[in-house]
Amino acid sequence: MKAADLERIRSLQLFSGMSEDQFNDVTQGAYLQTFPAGLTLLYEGDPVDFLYILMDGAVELQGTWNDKESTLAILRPISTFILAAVVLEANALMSARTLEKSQILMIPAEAFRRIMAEDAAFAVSVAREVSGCYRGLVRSIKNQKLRNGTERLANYILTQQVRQGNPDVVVIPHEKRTLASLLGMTAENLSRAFAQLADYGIEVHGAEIRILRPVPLRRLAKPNPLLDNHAPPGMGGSGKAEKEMWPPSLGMAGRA
Amino acid sequence: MKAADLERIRSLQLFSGMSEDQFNDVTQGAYLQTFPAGLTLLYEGDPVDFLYILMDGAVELQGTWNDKESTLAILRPISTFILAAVVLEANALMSARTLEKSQILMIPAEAFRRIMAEDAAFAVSVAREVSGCYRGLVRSIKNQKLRNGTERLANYILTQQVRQGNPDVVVIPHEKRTLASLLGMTAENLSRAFAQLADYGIEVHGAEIRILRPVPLRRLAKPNPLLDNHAPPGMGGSGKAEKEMWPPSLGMAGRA
DNA sequence: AAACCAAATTGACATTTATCAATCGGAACG
DNA sequence: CGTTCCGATTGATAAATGTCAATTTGGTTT
Repeated sequence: MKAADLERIRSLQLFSGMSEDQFNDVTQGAYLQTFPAGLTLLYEGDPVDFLYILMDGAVELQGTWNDKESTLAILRPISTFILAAVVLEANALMSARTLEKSQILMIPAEAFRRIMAEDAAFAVSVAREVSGCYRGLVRSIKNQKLRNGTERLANYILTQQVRQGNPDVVVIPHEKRTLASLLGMTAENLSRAFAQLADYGIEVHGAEIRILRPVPLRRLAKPNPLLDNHAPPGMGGSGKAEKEMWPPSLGMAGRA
Repeated sequence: MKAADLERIRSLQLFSGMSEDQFNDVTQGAYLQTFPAGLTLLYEGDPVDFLYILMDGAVELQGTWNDKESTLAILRPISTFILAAVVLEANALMSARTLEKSQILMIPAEAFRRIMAEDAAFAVSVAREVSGCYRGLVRSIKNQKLRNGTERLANYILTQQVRQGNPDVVVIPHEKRTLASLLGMTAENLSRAFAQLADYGIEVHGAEIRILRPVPLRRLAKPNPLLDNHAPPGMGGSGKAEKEMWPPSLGMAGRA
């Protein structure tokens, strides 16, 4: 592996605390590999032999049951995935598929677990990383159970607005059907949800969402740090920005 | 704290691997406290000062948004809760409320984190524990997004059937409204879902669910280890029974 | 035993969401 | 430059789910 890549990996929260020797050890048998778009890296139910770290591109995590499938998360660099399965030496609960050509670091699960047991600092980092992922999922469930489709879409837009940095325009970085699945609705209903948001100052042209009037949108969406993660990627969350101040002017819902 | 209680705690997966000294250290400032039913121990958004371990009774984890609330999990002994928040020194994402009179062990978060950093074996145990919780949530989301209300109920019954050990009768151990919220539906629709299951050999009398014909029920429910955790409690999962054989006679859905 | 209360159930209805079919539109390709 | 294909959209309809109000039920209190 190239030195520059190693440097990039070393700077991740997950690896920053560990000793040099052990870092070399984990990355010893690691592959940095490039996959084409639309490739399924891992099927749910499969045994997991590697920890995956998305360095570039996009990966979808999805679940299947009874011929239906649902997108559980869309990952952007830099995100780990199937970490929990690696830690527990268990089978994958989600399939992982590239949405774009992606560069992915694969670390042998065996070595990963061994080093965890040797290096307390590293084990703590792993615990932290999984904890961040866990909290991402808690938010995800709350989002799913407490909001309706239009509300989920409105909050998705606000989240992307923050992450993409442009207050006026948000770009959907993949097919809308994928977004629909992520938001727990059909592609048809996503279209209708966008139509409803026209009343709240949203205009859609292709993949581009234009936010004309942020205030009514926020009033509808009622974003909340206990449901929305307006910071790094959801599932491989770097855990940062957890305790930042919330929306400039909106009081938090309910207590505390 | 009594020696018998310490013994019980020591035998938990989470604490079994650590050194004696450090075990004494963590449990030093720990309280074993009894709370009445219906008491909220912690509100979502609150800072978390303790790791909680439910030793006896029942605790509901729930989330709120916009005056709606939803039950995310119902815990039974022995389960840890809000572990991820403790690890990350973050605020709680869920409220925790006793459903019954409960005995709960409270371990100071500060000390917990300190010991984690000192004892690699313990840190690994924590990572494992959180990973188990994470996988519980993944199943929960898949259950929520891929199944309809009646299917979720049918699978709930099958899960309880396994956990309670009686193949003919399952007892709902709390109010039905709580179950409805856990399953992501209203109390009214839970009643209707039970009515629908009459066609599949289910009879309900109060809290008692009688399973007359298991076969049609299973055919409807299509239980699957990637969505259902037919073993220990969901959120404080001891991680056991993860790779057990699946339903005696039902092939697993789809691939692998 | 009567009265009372809250949870559970039932019915009628509204809303949301899914499904199916048809059409539109843009990108890729010959 | 037109054709083709696939995703997105739209409309019509069905199914699922939620809401509201009225009972019913079961347990507890008096």
